[in-house]
Amino acid sequence: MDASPNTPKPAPRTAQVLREALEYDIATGVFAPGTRLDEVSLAKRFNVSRTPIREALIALSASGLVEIRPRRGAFVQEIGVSRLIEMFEVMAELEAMCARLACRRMTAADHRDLLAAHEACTQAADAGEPDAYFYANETFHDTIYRGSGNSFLAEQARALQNRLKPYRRLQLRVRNRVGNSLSEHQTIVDAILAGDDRKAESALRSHILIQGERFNDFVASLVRADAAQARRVMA
Amino acid sequence: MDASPNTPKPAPRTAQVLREALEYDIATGVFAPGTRLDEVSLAKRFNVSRTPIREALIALSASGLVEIRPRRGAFVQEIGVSRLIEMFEVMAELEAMCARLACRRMTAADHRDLLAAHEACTQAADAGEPDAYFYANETFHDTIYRGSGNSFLAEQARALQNRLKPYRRLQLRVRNRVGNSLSEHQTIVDAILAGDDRKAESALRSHILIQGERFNDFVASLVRADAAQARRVMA
DNA sequence: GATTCTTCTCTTGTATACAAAAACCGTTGA
DNA sequence: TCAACGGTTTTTGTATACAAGAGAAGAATC
Repeated sequence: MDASPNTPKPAPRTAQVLREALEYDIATGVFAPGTRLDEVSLAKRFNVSRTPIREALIALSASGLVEIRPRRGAFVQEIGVSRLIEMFEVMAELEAMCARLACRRMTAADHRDLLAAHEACTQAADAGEPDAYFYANETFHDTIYRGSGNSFLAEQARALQNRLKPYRRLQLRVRNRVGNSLSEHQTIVDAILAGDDRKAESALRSHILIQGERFNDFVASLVRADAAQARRVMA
Repeated sequence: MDASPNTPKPAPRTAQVLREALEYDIATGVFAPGTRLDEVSLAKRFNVSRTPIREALIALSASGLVEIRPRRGAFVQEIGVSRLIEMFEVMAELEAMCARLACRRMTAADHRDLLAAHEACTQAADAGEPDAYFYANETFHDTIYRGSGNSFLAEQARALQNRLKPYRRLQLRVRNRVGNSLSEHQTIVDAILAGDDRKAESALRSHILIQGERFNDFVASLVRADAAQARRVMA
């Protein structure tokens, strides 16, 4: 439908562009959790008036990335440890559901995509590039989301993945996480190709939940990140 | 923390109030899916300027209730039949997850709440009041959400329940749906009280998915609703 | 007569102006 | 020295003003 060759010009809406820019800056940690997002500063920074800034902040607030405290301003949502666990618990379930459905609904072409994504992960891991692995990993999971044949589910999974992005990134710093992640991927791929939905479901669930089990490592990296952030604020 | 006895006065933000008002009107069908939400009309209707109206619409757009087509305006999100099935599929999974966790995490007090909510459903059903049953049913499900011990999950479930509200309401018009719903509730309650997580999970999943199986009835009611809407548009 | 181009209007999107609430800060008092 | 009070200032929230794109209606052309 809207895959027409020449889109007539999407008409750039400043507010939407700003929303994506802010989203990106939050996901990549430019704006750390708890940071206050001053409207006038942002307006100056982007060379626009406060109106589109406000609209972007409201949209971000609705999707949970920022919190708007009435008459106090917008703050990057701080996610406490317990809430983070809750979110990972839900993420695990969504991904498990995707895997289960993917077993039944993936086409041959989907299988090829899955293998390609897995191969890309392997290469990034072999090259020892954590950032490359991070993105390859995202693509791998997204392939499964799409393979579920449920576009709404895929959107939900993507949205939550996005919210957890800053924290998942920290995860990969944990010793040997990349290697383990990769072998878990292998198990998942095998299960999906074999059409074993029970196995795929549980493999993906533990792949996500493993972060909960390795909780000590996880908290440790969080604490270190907080300390680094604190130092940055001090400077 | 914020459970202080005397909240100092939440300071009413017009935009937030508007958002809730519009949300309610959409959920109850005052604004049917596909309806265009004109900013100036809404502004006049609520006696405010366009600014808070826009902010409310943007928030609703982010939560999926309305669609903002750039430079064309806001429309109540039209949910096609296939997407509706997808959403119910996800809803079923979220509820199943809540039930599974509730089996392990509900306290004795939660069990009492659950029984009370079930009792309220029974009374509403016996009284033959579909609307009362609808609300009692919402409370019943919400009790399970809370019982999951995962507040993020509970929020997600509530949000999706809210988006599906107009369609679930139609569901109850189907012949004998209330009676069947009630007996399914009984199965769920028994499973949760017994701590049988497998059974609770599958019972709740089918409780939601049953709407997919009864798909012919469902489409029929949708078609009738669409026809009614079409007539309204013509007039 | 149908189609396309033009113009006009209406609506959205952004900027600015104004009001009110909250934060800041220095002063005053104990 | 510290706490409380009052005024100032900064910042959010809402209203209004202005610009530009989309839609509709009419004129011109084939």
